[in-house]
Amino acid sequence: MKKITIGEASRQSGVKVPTIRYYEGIGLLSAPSRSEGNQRSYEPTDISRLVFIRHARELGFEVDAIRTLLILQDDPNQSCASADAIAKARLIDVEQRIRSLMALKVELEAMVAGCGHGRVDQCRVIEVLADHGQCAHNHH
Amino acid sequence: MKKITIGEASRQSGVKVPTIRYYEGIGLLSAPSRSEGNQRSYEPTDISRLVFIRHARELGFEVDAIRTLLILQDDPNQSCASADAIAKARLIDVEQRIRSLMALKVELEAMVAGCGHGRVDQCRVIEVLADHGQCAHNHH
DNA sequence: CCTTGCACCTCTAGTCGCTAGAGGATGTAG
DNA sequence: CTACATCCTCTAGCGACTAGAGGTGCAAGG
Repeated sequence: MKKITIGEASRQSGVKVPTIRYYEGIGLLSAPSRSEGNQRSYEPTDISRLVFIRHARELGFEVDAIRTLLILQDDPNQSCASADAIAKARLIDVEQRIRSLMALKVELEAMVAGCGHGRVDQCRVIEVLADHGQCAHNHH
Repeated sequence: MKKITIGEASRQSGVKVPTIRYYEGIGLLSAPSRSEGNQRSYEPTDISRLVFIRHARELGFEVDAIRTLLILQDDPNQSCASADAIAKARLIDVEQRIRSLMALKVELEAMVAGCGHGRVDQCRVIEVLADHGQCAHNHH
């Protein structure tokens, strides 16, 4: 059981060093034991936890949601209904975001396509921003 | 030329009152004249500017980008190449975001579909988070 | 043994784009 | 004249980090 430094934990988990300390500060990760010289010393389980957190963050889960998911993970007898609900909520959020971004894409494409590369007073980019009524996809 | 209060400006532009003050503070909007009792008094051009800013924010442009766009708008003789570049950069960003969100959607759908609504130790939501190698769409 | 130099420590402040609240002044309608 | 809405300034908070200052620990080379 060799000690894992925070730098090593960072390399193994893909979570940056200051972020690991930040997660400890907000209580997402429990405080590890310390070396004689007061340096953090992690266990393999801490690495798994960090990987778990990183994946969840990559999937856009908020820290509060991750906190709940971690509690669930620690108690395997519990019903996974909460985990399911969190994931479903996240899915709905992602779908909503995709829809708005698609709408934005349409507007931006129209703006860029309409730009004749001339002077600003003929520029559709500026024009559309000044008067939303001229938008391709008027969503107000 | 009746005076426009900040509340009226807010109603007409769709930008919240504290946000208008905030925009003034960061120099997006020039400080308006004041009434005898030190209350802000806006001109119709200020409303147009606020509308411009709101549309740009709705399209996800950052404040710095909007600052540039506003400078361009104020000088109609300039080439619109910068405006075009800003809009194009934004379009590329939006397209990138859509791509990542679609990938997330696939993963989340797999997680949710795999959840048998049993106990946590059989829950795919938790499982996938703990071991990214099991992801439907492994993007590491 | 000693120095070099990197990795570690704590703490504070900054990022972005607002939003909320305190505590007080002004303006308007009845 | 009194309510009451709206306005003012100022500071602090949000989420999820990131950056930097100023100091300590530790392993390897000379």
